[in-house]
Amino acid sequence: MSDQLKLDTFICFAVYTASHAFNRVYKPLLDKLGLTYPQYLAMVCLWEEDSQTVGGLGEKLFLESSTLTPLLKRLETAGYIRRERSRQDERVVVLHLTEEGKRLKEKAETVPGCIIDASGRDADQLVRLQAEIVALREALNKSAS
Amino acid sequence: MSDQLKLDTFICFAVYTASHAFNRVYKPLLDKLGLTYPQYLAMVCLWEEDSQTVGGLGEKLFLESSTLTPLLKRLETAGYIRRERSRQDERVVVLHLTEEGKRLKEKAETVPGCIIDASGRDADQLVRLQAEIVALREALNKSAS
DNA sequence: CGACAATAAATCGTGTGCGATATAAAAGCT
DNA sequence: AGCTTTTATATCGCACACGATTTATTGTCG
Repeated sequence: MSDQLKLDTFICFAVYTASHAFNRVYKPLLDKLGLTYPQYLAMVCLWEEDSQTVGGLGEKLFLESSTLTPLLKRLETAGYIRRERSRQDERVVVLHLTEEGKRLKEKAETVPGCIIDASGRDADQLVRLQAEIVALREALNKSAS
Repeated sequence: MSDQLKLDTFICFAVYTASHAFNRVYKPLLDKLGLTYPQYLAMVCLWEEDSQTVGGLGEKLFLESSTLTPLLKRLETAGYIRRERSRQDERVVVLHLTEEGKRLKEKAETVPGCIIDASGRDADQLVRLQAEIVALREALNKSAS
């Protein structure tokens, strides 16, 4: 059916544009921290658990090393992390938060609240919607693998 | 609360990764058409209504001219569209589907079905979820403007 | 032990995305 | 008409994002 090719009915398009919309809301908040959105995600990941590997971060963020390596180099240049080859396995690069990187967490604490406010939804709605989108993501990833 | 900074609870992260997941499912399908995902969106837009302007397309796709201009030039090089300055207003560029661009629609008809299959969800669920995500997008865009 | 496969990052090329700026045309104003 | 402002695209610089490939190291198997 030709009717299938309607942009406004594509859930993928909704997700694609929502992702951009989130970015626009995050931008002014993250500018104050000197981070881009993907950099912020990497920092959140390290705040949760310091000294992760590039590969470990990639699995959690669903990103390739070809994306992460340059991004992490920028975070290192910014002074937020250190990148060190593992002694046990020289192939692996371990990421450590610097003191400045740890301090940045305090300044980032207010960000999630701003995003929730901008979403115009209450916590329950967001939790439910988030779970549905994660389930969708899992189905897509399974299908693509 | 420090507990706020948990990656797995971020709806933005769910949306961000779901968007990438969609891209991975689309890639092999769109490779056959010689299109990237954003190029595909632009073509869908023109299949719905031919002879739109760059600005009009940008409003529908939520993209800037700095993104669209190079993308549309690639579609022109590929032979799917023509870009022509309007006679009435020389500032405006009008986009016309070529015959090849129109023919491509037939080959694209099967794509949405494949995506729905990959999502592992029935039509009703997708319609509902799509509406929720669009509402979220609108709230975010309103907040950012 | 040594060739070979597997693994982890990094590199490279292409294509988005966007903010800031530039360019050119149209519209508005005196 | 002449000058200013607005509007529509285009250009530029930077930062993703990924597939394909490369490099270096580790693991494996005869």
